[in-house]
Amino acid sequence: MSTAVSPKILELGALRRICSGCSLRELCLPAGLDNDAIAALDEFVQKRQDIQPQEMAYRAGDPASNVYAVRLGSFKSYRMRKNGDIQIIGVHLPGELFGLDALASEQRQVYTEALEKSNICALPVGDLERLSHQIPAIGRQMMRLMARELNNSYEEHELLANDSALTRVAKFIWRYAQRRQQVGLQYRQFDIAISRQDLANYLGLQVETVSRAFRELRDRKVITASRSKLEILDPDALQALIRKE
Amino acid sequence: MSTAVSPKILELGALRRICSGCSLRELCLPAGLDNDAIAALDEFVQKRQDIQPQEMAYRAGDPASNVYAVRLGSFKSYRMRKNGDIQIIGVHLPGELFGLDALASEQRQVYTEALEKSNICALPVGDLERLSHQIPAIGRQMMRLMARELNNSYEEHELLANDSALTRVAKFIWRYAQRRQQVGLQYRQFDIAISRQDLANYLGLQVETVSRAFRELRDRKVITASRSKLEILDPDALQALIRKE
DNA sequence: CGGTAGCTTGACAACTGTCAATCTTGGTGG
DNA sequence: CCACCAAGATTGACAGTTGTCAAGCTACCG
Repeated sequence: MSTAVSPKILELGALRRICSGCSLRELCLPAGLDNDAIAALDEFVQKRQDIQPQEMAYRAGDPASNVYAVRLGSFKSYRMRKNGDIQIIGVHLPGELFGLDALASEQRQVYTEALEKSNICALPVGDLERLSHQIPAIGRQMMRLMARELNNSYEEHELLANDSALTRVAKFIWRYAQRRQQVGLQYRQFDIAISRQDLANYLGLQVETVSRAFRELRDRKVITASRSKLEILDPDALQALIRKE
Repeated sequence: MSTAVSPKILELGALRRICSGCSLRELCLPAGLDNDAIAALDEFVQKRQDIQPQEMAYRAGDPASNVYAVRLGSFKSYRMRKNGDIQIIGVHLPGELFGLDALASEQRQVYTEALEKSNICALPVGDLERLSHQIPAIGRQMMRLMARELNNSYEEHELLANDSALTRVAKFIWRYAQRRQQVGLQYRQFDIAISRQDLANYLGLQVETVSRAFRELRDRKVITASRSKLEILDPDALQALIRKE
């Protein structure tokens, strides 16, 4: 029940060059590391894995043995309450790490599930800790990434504590687009694999309220949106919404 | 504008024994470290500092040179928006670290301010990184503490996304008491230095709503509360509130 | 091409926010 | 030491945004 990701065979020559040859190397864990450090990292990064929609990277209670990097696709992380309700606490896009909480405890505290067909790299925690010791730059980079996570959580706190439903949705879309832009993906027009229900849950709203926010944005000609297709028609208007309301 | 904490002279013999002799050593950064590691840590920990109510440990924009441990008192951390509004994102109690986001960037992203007369230890980030390299246990402990912070932020997300005003206040009180209990402080009856206004801000509510929640808890004989004095009369009722509503 | 899960819309209710007034409390000065 | 002042906290009345419930629509999967 624990492991769920099905490994995929890569051509032999690539095994040694996972990070070095990755298009996300400037944005992922290797960012800012020199070639030697990346070479060392390459030795430990598990091979890439395909993962299907609704497949779990891990579940709460699993041994927390890896940190993961998203290469392709997207994921949601959530906690589960005793009554079975879930609370989505994060969405992970290409170039981002997830499962960093693994460094706190032996067991996973959250669930992380693929929202669409995706591809990830697994980084064994034990190796990371050993590597951090051998190559300080890697340890520092890990710290940096965790601290970035913390800062993200502060922004989420602000959003949940202050913003109206419309602003929450606008911010989500805006930030989603920004995050895509950072890794060189289309950011004016793209798919959001997350469902309205999940988005509502994440933003602390009801589905109906999210739906109305989307309609409002559509009516104002800020975006077009059907199911998972999204296009930003008026980025300035979107930004204005975020700053004012 | 940057440095704000006024140092206080300690007797000479204590300089070498900051962590070793600290009553919080089992709960703070040294937790789980062996004596050698703690001795190494002692070398680097800046001497304790008193800090007055409303005094800032640091401001956004300051160089992020230290991580801090609370020995006594309490602190609030907050972000500031362009319009001058603040968003409180955390409250720090004895035995807890703050300023961990320092490990992400050269500049502080948030403000941290004493809520009452307090006392802290400053841990220079550069030293911590060097130490982490020399003594892997310290690096691991740092990771562990940051990951714990992340898990805390997930709980806050859940609270802000789901819980009613009454539940938010009940949870805050309950967790506050738990945190005090962990470091051996009175937890049935104590002071909360944070103002209603700040508490409301932190919990994503208005002052009036927080005030009403307190009255409700008082009416139900769950707590007694005046200004900053708080007593938990019925812990079971408090827990029940948290689990159900 | 049909079934179904997910999304949208409408009407209404409820919780929390807003505005305004009053009360407490802690600090200051006479 | 007491009285006053000001900031913070409480309370009440009302409004508004979001939640709830119910129905209908849409689009994707088989």
